[in-house]
Amino acid sequence: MIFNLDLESEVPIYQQIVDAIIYGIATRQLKPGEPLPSVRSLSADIGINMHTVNKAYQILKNDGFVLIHRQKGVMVNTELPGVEPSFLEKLHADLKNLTAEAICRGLSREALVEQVQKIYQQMMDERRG
Amino acid sequence: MIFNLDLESEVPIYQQIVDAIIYGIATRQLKPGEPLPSVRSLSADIGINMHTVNKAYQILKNDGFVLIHRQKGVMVNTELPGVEPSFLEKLHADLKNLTAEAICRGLSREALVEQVQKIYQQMMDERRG
Amino acid sequence: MIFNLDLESEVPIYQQIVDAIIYGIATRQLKPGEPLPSVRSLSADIGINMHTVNKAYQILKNDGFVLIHRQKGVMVNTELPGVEPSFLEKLHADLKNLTAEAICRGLSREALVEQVQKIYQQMMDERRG
Amino acid sequence: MIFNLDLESEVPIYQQIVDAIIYGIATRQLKPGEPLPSVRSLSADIGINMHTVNKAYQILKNDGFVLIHRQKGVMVNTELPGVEPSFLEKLHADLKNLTAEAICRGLSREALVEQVQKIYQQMMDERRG
DNA sequence: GTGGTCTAGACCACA
DNA sequence: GTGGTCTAGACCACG
Repeated sequence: MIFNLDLESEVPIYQQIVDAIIYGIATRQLKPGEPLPSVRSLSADIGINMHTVNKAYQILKNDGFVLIHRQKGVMVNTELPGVEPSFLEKLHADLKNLTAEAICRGLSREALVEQVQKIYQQMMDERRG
Repeated sequence: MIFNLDLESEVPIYQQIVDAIIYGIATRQLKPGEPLPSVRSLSADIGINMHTVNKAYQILKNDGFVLIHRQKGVMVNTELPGVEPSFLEKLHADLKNLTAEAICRGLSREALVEQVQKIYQQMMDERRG
Repeated sequence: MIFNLDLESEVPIYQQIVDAIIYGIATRQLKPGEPLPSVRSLSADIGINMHTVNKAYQILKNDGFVLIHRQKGVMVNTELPGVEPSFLEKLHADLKNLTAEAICRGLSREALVEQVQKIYQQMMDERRG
Repeated sequence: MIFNLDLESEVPIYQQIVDAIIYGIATRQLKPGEPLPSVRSLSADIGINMHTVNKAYQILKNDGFVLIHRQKGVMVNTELPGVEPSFLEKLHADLKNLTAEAICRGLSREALVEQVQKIYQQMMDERRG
């Protein structure tokens, strides 16, 4: 599992960690039941504050992507969350904003859809690769 | 032009204004050359501070969506920005994160693509409506 | 005398008028002693406020570029101002800022000087053209 | 890094700060990667408001001269911006106005060019000094 | 009346 | 402690 963090980014570090782990789960670099590094070791590896890693893990736990056991540490949830209304809401809101800007800039529907197709496909390909 | 702002949202108010105006341009509720409300009147209407509206307008100006005229006020740019690399980067990064979570949650490619298609179509329909 | 005003520019209109007239004098499109259009006619031609034109003329008068007679109207001064300390100060300050940014951006001294040479030459050429 | 600001000047304070920092970068008083004072400390030092300093930093960030890190603060960008078209436009427009006035006032091309040469040279000398 | 600038001071997110 | 956001209210330049 590789974390490609950009400490200069406007995106908070904890959010980047969340995104990276969800990406890892999507591409099955991280398989359900698989343990994640401890808060302590991960923060040391990346060279960031423990609180930051902890915050990321808490968010992933609340969303149902990981389980946190006091003893066994953190692992990918064996029962990943489904397509919940709150996710659909966020998805819709984000897609709406992206699509609106795309339309303004003259990006065709085909080009936009192809982008989505390609990104989806690439992640599915990585699952087998 | 209706602004449906959530003052309690985590999304900054100025960002919500930006999004609303881009949406308005995409759906042609706001046509190129059309004037936008003045900083003062809009802030009074929404019940927020002048500077917050101004910040939104400045962002839209920097991105090329509006022109700001010291005396005539703010209007939609007649030459809207095109598909610039920076936009494609943002689009790709955002779509990647959304897609990763969608895959984790078991949303099929067809369902995701259909969402995008639908959102795009709805906005184009609003143009004529 | 052609005024190429950009009403959308951040540069105040009166300043653009001042710049245009100084440019006209430099290239001898406007010769010493030559009358300038009246405040009223110029403002009508350009389609702007009389006060704006008047402000431009007052600045030009204060700097010694034009003479304003109550009856005869406005004309280019037959004794143009020389290289005064205040001008040298402004010139130095402006050049310093431009040069600093040029250096930061990696523009070579030769390229910068060539720019100045070219601009100077073009204006002198227009004198004869 | 010394800021020689004129609070009474027509030039906005935030612009003077921008100019001073660009000058500092040009003369390598500020080296790439070097941290700049925090918004709060600088504003306290100069005796002006936080937001004014922040505005200057935002402009420098947008132009690519500095990086803003939510926690680490502000630092000079290690990859300074290059000679972009927008800069060349500004450079040309400003030089044109300065040159026009110089010609009107009888400043010779040699004298003007020498000024530029001298200013450029002085800044490069300061780099080593 | 428009936006631009600046101030004073508050609370929050991040690390 | 850092910058980000937002408020309330002032004065100015412009036309």
